[in-house]
Amino acid sequence: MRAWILHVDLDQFIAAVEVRRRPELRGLPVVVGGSGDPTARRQVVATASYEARAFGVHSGMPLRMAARKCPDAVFLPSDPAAYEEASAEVMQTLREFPVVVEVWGWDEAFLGAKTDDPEALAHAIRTAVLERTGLSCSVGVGENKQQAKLATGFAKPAGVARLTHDTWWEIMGDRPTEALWGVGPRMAHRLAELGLHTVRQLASADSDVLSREFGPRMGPWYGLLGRGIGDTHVTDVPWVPKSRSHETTYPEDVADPAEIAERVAGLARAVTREVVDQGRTVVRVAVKVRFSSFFTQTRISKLPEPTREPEAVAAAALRVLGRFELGRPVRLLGVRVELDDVTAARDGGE
DNA sequence: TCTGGGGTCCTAGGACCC
DNA sequence: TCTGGGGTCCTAGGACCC
Repeated sequence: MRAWILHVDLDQFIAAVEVRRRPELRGLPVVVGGSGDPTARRQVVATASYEARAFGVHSGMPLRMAARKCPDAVFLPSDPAAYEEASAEVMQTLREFPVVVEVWGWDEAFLGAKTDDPEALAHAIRTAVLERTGLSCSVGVGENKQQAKLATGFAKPAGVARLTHDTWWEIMGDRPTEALWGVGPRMAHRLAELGLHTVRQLASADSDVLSREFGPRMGPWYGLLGRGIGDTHVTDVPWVPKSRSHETTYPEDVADPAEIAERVAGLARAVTREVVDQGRTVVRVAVKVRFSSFFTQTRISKLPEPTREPEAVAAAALRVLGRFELGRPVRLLGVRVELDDVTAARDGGE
């Protein structure tokens, strides 16, 4: 039996959960995002159903634009608790197979499996998830996480696909570098400036050139990505977050410094309470400000000592805020707290 | 139609110490 | 008096992902 990695990805997860509890929405264009008000400013689409996508609606698009493109769509508010619960059902179903399940967010998981027929396993998983939860997923099969993840893209929707070293060049060789998992538009552009347009060209690029251009870690890593190499380790040990943040874009700009300070302190208290409830301790606090011009800055500071006191974190956040050149209207304020490391969390949290 | 929220990781550069 | 490196810590910003 051989080791395989499977990547399971729910199809249109958020929209599918909404349709599951409101069957009358099936087949209709559904757009989920923000407060669900298509006339609201500064809100964007979280997910659009396939029917809504046919009108050109996609995630990240302003809700008001979605409303123009597809006025008859059903607009719904985002309901994180419902997605959390549906996700847990899916993950539980996956754990009933003889596989190691590594959860990657609400709607994704990597599975480590030993089998001679990974496609049969993938189809069995698809069937079980659909029967048990009513949700459709796609499954990619690979020899590492990158291959499995990319295979899922070829499997969508509601299918199974395999991508291995044997088929890597045939399937990926002539695709643009941006098709790789970890190469975004910016990096694709920089690679193109070096004459590296396709996966094959990136794979055969000189490692020294990549290192010089992109740094000692990232450079060689891009070369490996191009050759279809990726992480082969799958673990079911739960992920321990390293930070937690809250940020808010206000429907109207905020200009009053006292109000800005009050909101930053409030965000700091809220985020601190949440991590303390999970037994964690705050070691650094960062403040993010986005001005009405969309110019965005972050300032961060290490605390004098680690703390679990919301007021101490709020006071530190206000000191950090004092390092900004305010006096201009802002559209977004955010606070992020960085947390103690895993061992410290274990010592303090149990 | 102006551009969300929540994360992770990497790099560069300055400060400081030896 | 001038010049040298290495190592570590810290912060700001960029890029990517869902």
